[in-house]
Amino acid sequence: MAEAVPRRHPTLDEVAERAGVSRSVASRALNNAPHVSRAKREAVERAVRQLGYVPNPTARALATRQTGAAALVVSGEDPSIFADPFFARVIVGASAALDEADLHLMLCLAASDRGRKRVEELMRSRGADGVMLMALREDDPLTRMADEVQMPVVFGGRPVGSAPRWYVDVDNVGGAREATEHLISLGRRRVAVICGRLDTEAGRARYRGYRDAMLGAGLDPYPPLEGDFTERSGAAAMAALLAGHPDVDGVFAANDNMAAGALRTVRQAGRRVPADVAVVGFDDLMAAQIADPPLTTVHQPVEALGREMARMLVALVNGQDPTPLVLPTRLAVRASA
Amino acid sequence: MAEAVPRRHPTLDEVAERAGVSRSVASRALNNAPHVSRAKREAVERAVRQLGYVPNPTARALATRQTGAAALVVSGEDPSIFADPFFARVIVGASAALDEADLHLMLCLAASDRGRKRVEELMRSRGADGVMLMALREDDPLTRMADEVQMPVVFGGRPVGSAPRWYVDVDNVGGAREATEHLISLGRRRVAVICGRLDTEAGRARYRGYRDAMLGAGLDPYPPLEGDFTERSGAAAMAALLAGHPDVDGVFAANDNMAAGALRTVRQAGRRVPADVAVVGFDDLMAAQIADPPLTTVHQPVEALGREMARMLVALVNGQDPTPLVLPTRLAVRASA
DNA sequence: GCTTCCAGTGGGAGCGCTCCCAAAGCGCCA
DNA sequence: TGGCGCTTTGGGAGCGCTCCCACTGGAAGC
Repeated sequence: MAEAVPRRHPTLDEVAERAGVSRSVASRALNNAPHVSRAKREAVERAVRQLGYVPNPTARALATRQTGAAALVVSGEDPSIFADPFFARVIVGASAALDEADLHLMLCLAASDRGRKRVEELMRSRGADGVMLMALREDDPLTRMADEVQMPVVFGGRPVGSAPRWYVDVDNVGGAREATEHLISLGRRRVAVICGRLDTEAGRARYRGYRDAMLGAGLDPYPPLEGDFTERSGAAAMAALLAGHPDVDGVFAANDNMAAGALRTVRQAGRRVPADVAVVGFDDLMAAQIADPPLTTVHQPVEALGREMARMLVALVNGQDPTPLVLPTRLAVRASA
Repeated sequence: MAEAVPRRHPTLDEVAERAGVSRSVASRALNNAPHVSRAKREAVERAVRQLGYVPNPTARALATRQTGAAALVVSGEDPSIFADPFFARVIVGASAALDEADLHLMLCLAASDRGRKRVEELMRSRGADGVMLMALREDDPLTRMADEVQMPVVFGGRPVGSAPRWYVDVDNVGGAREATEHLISLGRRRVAVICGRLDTEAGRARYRGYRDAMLGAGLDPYPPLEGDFTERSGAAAMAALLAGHPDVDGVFAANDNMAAGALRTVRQAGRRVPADVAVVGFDDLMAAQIADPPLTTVHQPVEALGREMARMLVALVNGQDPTPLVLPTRLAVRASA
């Protein structure tokens, strides 16, 4: 028997009528709730199939006060920050975890004023069951918003200067320290650093790790030379470095993009990597592998970061109280150092 | 006067009561609808402010039958396809356009069976106002689903073998042709091709463009050597190429990732780019710029693609009937060819 | 002065679902 | 045979909003 092609979506009432039961029973059958006889459950299932019924998520959301969606908010003053493949990997992880919990993923790039405003509205109106916040900068308005709001919020990476109740982070300090120690263990003594933005906690923490390692080895840390995590800024920083400190023999860059930029500059200056200048990056994304030479870098578990953020949010939505998480990093040694 | 900190969200009824008007008037005032006196409009605005009222989007959605969200679905048999920075850029564009229309972006990675099933449910249940579909493969179940469903659907890139009613694509054939002609104009005569997946229309179209150019120049096109758009597959294909056709002097790769892989293999084989083998890619993403040497590649307007898809979807949602769009590509000449 | 018109207003019926609760049915034991 | 406790059932009241419509009163037109 061919299924009808309904112009309008059938409602639960129509299913109930067709199955010869009340709406309540139909609802219970649909949700696998108890107190439904086998016969009626099957009748409902049949009616659902014949009518091609699909429950209306909006109506369900209104009744249950649960939207069935979680938002991932990427802050930043410029939407292009999102072009960093880092976020795509986070999303892959988060999406998988949300799938398991049957939550949809809403993606908010809070880059423009308008975007930020829409995020605020989303949070205040409970347009989602919870929010994951990423890439917050110092004094980011979203930080304040987050704890004014009556909604589960998980931070991806800690915001500058404060540890929120729930977050997932990676061991930025430890990773940066290990990277720098690796350079030192290679016999490098004039190891400079190309920092990420110092108005982000990741940028600061990675500088601290570098500094710790240098001081620990009895070496003088270089002052922070700040980039903005882009390839260009890495290239520019490296140029400044070569100009100011021509004798530099090692560089730790706070991410792969900047390391790739540094590589480019070093090459253009006619110096060899790693013979003259050894370079270590941070992230271990695709850029590290296609760089020439392939980049020694701090591997961080990016998909796991996304996955754990989502899982933490799901736990929160279910009324649990998970504990913050700091994921380990490890050094991936390749040719550049 | 301090604003109250409401435990529960205030409703429109409470706003109306506080403002001394009916719910209808409050609703009209809120939506800037006519038939509200200046005095009452202001009273409502005051009450909104005092109560910190934010309308409940779910209730609104139920009443208006509009969810206020658009979904971007990325198909594929493996979630890691999404790690391609291409999609991030599409999202940046789409997000901006959706922001303008006050639509939220739902992101669905339809990689697992579960994911596909959830997408189907989303489409059948009108869980979004419309859908943008990307990265469809041959016989992708989503293609069929798309036209069974009573919902605006915009395709990003055409599906294999059929031109849907509404799509935004880039000129894959033209771009590939131009890339190949560039290699030929450089005096290369043994120009091979590393195809993308031939079960995608982009993969096929780019091969067609290559083939057209070769035939047009009176040269023998190489048979399609298929990769899967990843760096690794590009490297492997290049290795096979060097083994089978050691005299190859030009390569067109159907995207930058594969071109970067090819570069790596050529380098490892001790040949020089572009002196021995000239390489052209497709996409013009970050990878093209950090490659060594920087990659000559076909620039495609990726953010525009996302933006136009979103705009087309918005038009559709608003009851208009936009026309399909094919965006131009252009060759970005760098050092690799 | 009367009708006509229309901006302004509020009541009420949805939108499609969940869930509480009262009522009914049905063994089963005393 | 009555009563107890269980599962099963369906009615109905929400969830918070939009929007139709009937109603009011004052300005405009004749």
